[in-house]
Amino acid sequence: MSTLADHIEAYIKKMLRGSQTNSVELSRAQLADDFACVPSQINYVLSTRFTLERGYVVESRRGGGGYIRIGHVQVDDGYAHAIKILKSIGSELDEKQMDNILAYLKDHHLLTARDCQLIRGIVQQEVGSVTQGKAILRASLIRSLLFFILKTRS
Amino acid sequence: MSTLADHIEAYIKKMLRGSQTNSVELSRAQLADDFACVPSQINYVLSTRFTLERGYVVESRRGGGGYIRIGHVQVDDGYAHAIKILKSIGSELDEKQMDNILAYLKDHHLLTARDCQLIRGIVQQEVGSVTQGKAILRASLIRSLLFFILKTRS
DNA sequence: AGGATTAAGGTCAGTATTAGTCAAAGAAAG
DNA sequence: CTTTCTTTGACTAATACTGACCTTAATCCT
Repeated sequence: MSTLADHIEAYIKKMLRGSQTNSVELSRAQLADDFACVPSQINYVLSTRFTLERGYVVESRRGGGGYIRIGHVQVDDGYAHAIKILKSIGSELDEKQMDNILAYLKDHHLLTARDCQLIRGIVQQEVGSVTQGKAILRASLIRSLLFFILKTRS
Repeated sequence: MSTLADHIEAYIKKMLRGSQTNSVELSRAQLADDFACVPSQINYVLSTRFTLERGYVVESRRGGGGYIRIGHVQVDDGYAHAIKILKSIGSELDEKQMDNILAYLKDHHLLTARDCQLIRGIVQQEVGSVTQGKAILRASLIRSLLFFILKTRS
């Protein structure tokens, strides 16, 4: 965690954890000022880290009294939802999609940081040893690994 | 006698030994500079010496604030033998071979009966959904699943 | 009421900063 | 002498950050 974007991400996640309602409202200009950066940096952080795919919902309004509201999607049964996500993986999966899934599961405490590390490493290694059908193999591996983990830990 | 790659390998391993967390983070450009070589030399060292097979997990990020993080996962002796078996899996694996491996690991109490059942089911499912390269996919899946299990339970 | 002003946030393209890939050249080993 | 391992560098890809310009909403002022 060393870039400005990482710090802003951590800050927002901390606020979210401290919130009863699983959502926080903030001022873009204020936050940018706190971190001594341009306001568009906040948009960068939001669009790269707080995406729907990772389980976040961002709303905003412009003009006087404008705001940015970030919500963390909480499902009743995180485990069941995770299985659903896995089932929705098609026959192919690119690296970005994989990372989003892992980030989602980590943020919802269904995987540890170490799990993610290992999974990424394993998949990277296996996918790297093949010249064709990388995305297909990745889909298969992620589906299998995550399914196994979720099944054995539930 | 010892090549540059060997020195870089030794240097990283020394850093790892000195780390509480069994992982180190470094800058590719910085390390290359320290050893007066091109940055891609670092990639060479990583890909030839810090492989998953040897118990290392390498993560990296490009761009501003980029890094390379190397983690070491130790395994105790009981598992080390299982890892050896995994290494012996070639690029292809038929059903019979798979069953033999699973049976062996179950007999030696490295996997539970449920693990085996689950793994078998998952592999069958994935392999069944593909028309070509079944044996290749099976090898990849078994290697990955077993590797993950062994690494996380040791 | 309605235009002018003020106060937000959004977009996008450009620049900077890393790391990855690949193939060819060179060195070492068998 | 052949094969395998090492080293290099040109090209590629990903990520972070900035600033100029745009859009939307509330409020003020006649």
